[in-house]
Amino acid sequence: MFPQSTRRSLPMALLRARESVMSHFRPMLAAHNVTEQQWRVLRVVDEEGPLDATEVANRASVLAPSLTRIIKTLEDRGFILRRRADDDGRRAVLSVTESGKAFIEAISPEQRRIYQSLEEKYGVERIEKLLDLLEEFVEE
Amino acid sequence: MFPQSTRRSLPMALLRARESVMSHFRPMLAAHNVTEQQWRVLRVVDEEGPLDATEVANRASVLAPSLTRIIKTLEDRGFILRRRADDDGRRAVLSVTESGKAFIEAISPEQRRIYQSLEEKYGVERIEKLLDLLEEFVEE
DNA sequence: AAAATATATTTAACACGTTAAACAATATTG
DNA sequence: CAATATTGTTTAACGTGTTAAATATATTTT
Repeated sequence: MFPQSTRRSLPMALLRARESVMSHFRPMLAAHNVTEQQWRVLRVVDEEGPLDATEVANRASVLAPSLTRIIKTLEDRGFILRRRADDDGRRAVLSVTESGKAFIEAISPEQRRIYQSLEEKYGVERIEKLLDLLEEFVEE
Repeated sequence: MFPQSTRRSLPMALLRARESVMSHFRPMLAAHNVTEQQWRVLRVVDEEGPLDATEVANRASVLAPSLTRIIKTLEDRGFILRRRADDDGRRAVLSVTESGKAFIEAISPEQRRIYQSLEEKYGVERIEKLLDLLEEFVEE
């Protein structure tokens, strides 16, 4: 019977938790001069590429217009290569350059350390439980 | 030993879950011509106001520069009143106008309906469990 | 094969996120 | 009390989120 309060709402809680988690990673990203989204896109293309832009957008949870801009900066920085698909002139196929791979290699250890400190702080099982629960709230 | 994959990372999972949840509310917000953040700020000021800008920013999980802009548009729309604190000329004290309250009243029923449909979809206990778990990941 | 439709990407416009710096008012220190 | 430091808010600059529209290429229909 009560209006949905801001105190205990799913959108707010998810926002705050994400903020809290990301605060641990932000200094590292800033130190290497990449945004959170650029780093996400770069890793997705590295782990699963070469991929179409659309696929990358989906897997990195970034909208198409944002991806266009992000790719532009990653291309300028020499981390990503964009070419046209042979069989379909609409598609842009993205892959990580050697330089991009080196960049990822340089950052990954720090990232692992941060993630491990989170695991120590919150407990691996609790993180796993949260990940499982969160997945159930995502419609595919 | 493995690099933290994008497939099962806390930041990504939180992002996706939030996206998924918000997608249910977006059409309603668009129909009433408010952004998610404007709606959040308006409700916080209504529920807990009058409040300082800093307090509102904290409770609505919005950064100060964003709040400045948001307040400006809510003020222009006649939903929020901004005055200077008597005892401290730096502080801006925010409150909801009658028109703002009427706006909230007009939307709240829809919002409740949407939240209820989420409860039916995901189950109240599961949502409560998620809220509890998320709270543990927020450092105060 | 031309026309209509659909798909992939980009552009545009506006709001917010983020960091740093400016500004204004208050509080503290010498 | 004047100088300095601190605090609350705003401005600036740039990147991303979001929706709608534009563009280019493929596919389907007639």
